[in-house]
Amino acid sequence: MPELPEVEAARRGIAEQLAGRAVTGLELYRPRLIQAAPGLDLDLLPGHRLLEVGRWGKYLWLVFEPLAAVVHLKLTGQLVARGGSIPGFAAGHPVPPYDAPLPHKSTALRLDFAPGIQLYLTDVRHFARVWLLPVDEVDNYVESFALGPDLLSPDFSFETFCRRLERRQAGRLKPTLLDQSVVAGIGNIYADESLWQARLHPEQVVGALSEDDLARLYEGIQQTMRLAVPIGGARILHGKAVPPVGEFPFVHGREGQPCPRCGTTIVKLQVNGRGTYLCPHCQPAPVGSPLGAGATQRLAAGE
DNA sequence: AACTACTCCTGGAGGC
DNA sequence: TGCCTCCAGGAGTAGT
Repeated sequence: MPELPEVEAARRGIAEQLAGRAVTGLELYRPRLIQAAPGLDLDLLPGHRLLEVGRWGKYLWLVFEPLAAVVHLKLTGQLVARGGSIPGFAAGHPVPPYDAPLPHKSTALRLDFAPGIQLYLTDVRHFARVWLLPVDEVDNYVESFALGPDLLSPDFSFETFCRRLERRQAGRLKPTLLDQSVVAGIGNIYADESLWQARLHPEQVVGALSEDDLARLYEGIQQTMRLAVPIGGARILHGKAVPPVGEFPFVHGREGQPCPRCGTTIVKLQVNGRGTYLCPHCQPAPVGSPLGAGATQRLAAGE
């Protein structure tokens, strides 16, 4: 599902291939996609250029001359551009396949750009949203989500990260990483990957982390982003990586497979209702945890 | 403050 | 083949 690396892939594709081009037409297949401020409408776009594209965490915004569109792909949103003389790009959820004929039955919006280019927003579960706003209200609108620092921003320093975690001493690690007001951009896949990199258990209590744990966690997040962003993110469908499968992701969606680091069988459990994958050897249950030693394995075995 | 449950949705998987 | 149920989850909200 689209998390920071997937949304960043979309931002780069739009910035490199669509910015500066004029909108020539559009088709809105699913009106509920759009939430417009009073007086604004998609039909204002044709004839105007895309001036700028921005991103903070999983939010993406496109600034046109008459208005701005803030996009959230949620679980299954996908952005694909093709046509004209551009190389094209595809980012987000891997269903329908990136090379499928478009529009797909779940395509919600098509924007046409000169010359002969189409940008499709497709979303099989209909959770994605596009907000239409006056251009000068975008900053305030994005700030209203109270997002933590973006993982790719210089603002995401080790010091800032520790300060953000200080407010969440009693929380468990994975729900804390998924909270976008702590840091912006981590979702279920990259939380699992970052914790595996850091060798930390997802149910570890934040306040119990040592300085060394915190340093490994920060580095684990950075390392996960360094791996995922250049390839446009992991393609996960129904908890399984969509081929072609490389090394990445290392644990998410790999229940029953050997840990790439130590060979121990990767297990799946539920943390705050989220499917969570980990290596029980690299990421032992926290000492003094009410779960106790071996609880992860017992849970995974359904005992 | 932290967690759970529910809502929004569809389609794939598995059971029978 | 064809029903049926379960499950996946980002984020907002309400309740505990």
